[in-house]
Amino acid sequence: MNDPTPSPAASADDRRNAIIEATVESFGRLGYYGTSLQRIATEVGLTKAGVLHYVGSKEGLLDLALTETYDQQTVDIMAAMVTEERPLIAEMWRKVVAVNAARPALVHMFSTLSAEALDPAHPAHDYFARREHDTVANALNINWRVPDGVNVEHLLQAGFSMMDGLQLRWLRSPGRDLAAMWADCEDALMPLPLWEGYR
Amino acid sequence: MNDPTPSPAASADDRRNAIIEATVESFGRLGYYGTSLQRIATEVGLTKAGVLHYVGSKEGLLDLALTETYDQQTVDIMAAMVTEERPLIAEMWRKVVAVNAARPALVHMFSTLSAEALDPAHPAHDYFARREHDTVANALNINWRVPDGVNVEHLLQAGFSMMDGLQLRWLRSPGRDLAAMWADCEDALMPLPLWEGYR
DNA sequence: GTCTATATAACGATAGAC
DNA sequence: GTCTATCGTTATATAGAC
Repeated sequence: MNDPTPSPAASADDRRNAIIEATVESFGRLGYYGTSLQRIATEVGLTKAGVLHYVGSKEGLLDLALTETYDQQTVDIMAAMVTEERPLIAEMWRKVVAVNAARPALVHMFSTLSAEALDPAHPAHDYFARREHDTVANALNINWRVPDGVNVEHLLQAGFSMMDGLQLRWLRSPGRDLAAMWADCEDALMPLPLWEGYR
Repeated sequence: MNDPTPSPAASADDRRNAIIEATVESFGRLGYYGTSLQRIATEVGLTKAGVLHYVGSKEGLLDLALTETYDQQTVDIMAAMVTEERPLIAEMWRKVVAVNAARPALVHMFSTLSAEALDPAHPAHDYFARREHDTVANALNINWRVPDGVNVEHLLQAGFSMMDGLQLRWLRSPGRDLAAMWADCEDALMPLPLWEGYR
């Protein structure tokens, strides 16, 4: 009530969301280096200066896309597993797959930036290094139910690696179902009858 | 003898090799979009125009690095397996790992371009799409020795995906041994005693 | 909050001298 | 085979008007 400024064309929140959406798509398709402020600006109907008003600098786009967007949607999965008594690794992975299958643009961005950020000089290098470490470390704190003789750490490393590689294949094959592709991987990684009752 | 042109600073072949080396490193660290002709030129001691004399255009750098360099070193592995009577999948993968462990710069380039080229508009998109398909298709033509009940196609998809993801982790962890990391993955993907005698 | 205008630099590519 | 010079375009970022 009694807003001192005249109504803008869109609310600041809408602008931010539009910038995020355009950024996620552009980072996925062109990477950080391949993305220009002009591209984002054109996409959301602003000028470069207009976009910079929201994000400060090009690196601000990274923060917006990774910390503020990708991370927020991902934390919950592992949090849900902690509450279970003796959870199944296969079930966690199926949950991850279900979440990612519904957000291809974010997975695309993650995959592209993840490779680009192998370079220690990349502005997102530390983010991805820390994230990779935390993913396995967090999973190792859970008392998974697995068949006798299974090395949980090796299994987690193998499974998460497989998922990263599979997502690349998924993004390259238009129309394919990530969950179905992962089901085949699960069959290979956790073969029956050894994993009967454990997946 | 009686060379009509004055001796250049380096032979044309040396120039080409230097350009290839600089290109592979730059594509790996910065991707195709992040790489500039000026960067390559500086690295090999030429001007932009000098580099263009060798490669024609920026896309020529891609050809040089992928078709002419990466591919040449990779074909032999599968060719060696075809000669065997009933080869082991695990042995093929160990050979791939041994080759890749010795060429981190090429693996880095492959990983970065592979993600960047998910975009259908990327100049290397078709190369990677075809390559991914051919890798599995070629492997499926071989009469592998596997335990009863193993689905070879699922296993190959799972294993190659795992290798792609593992290589990203390897490139992010300075000093780690790819072969050792893969050995852990093999334990998870081909667990004993089921795979006793088959790996 | 969004714009225009500008600064400064880099981009890929070509023409043409040597 | 390698250079200089240049074209036309684009890049990130800032200043300041409105």
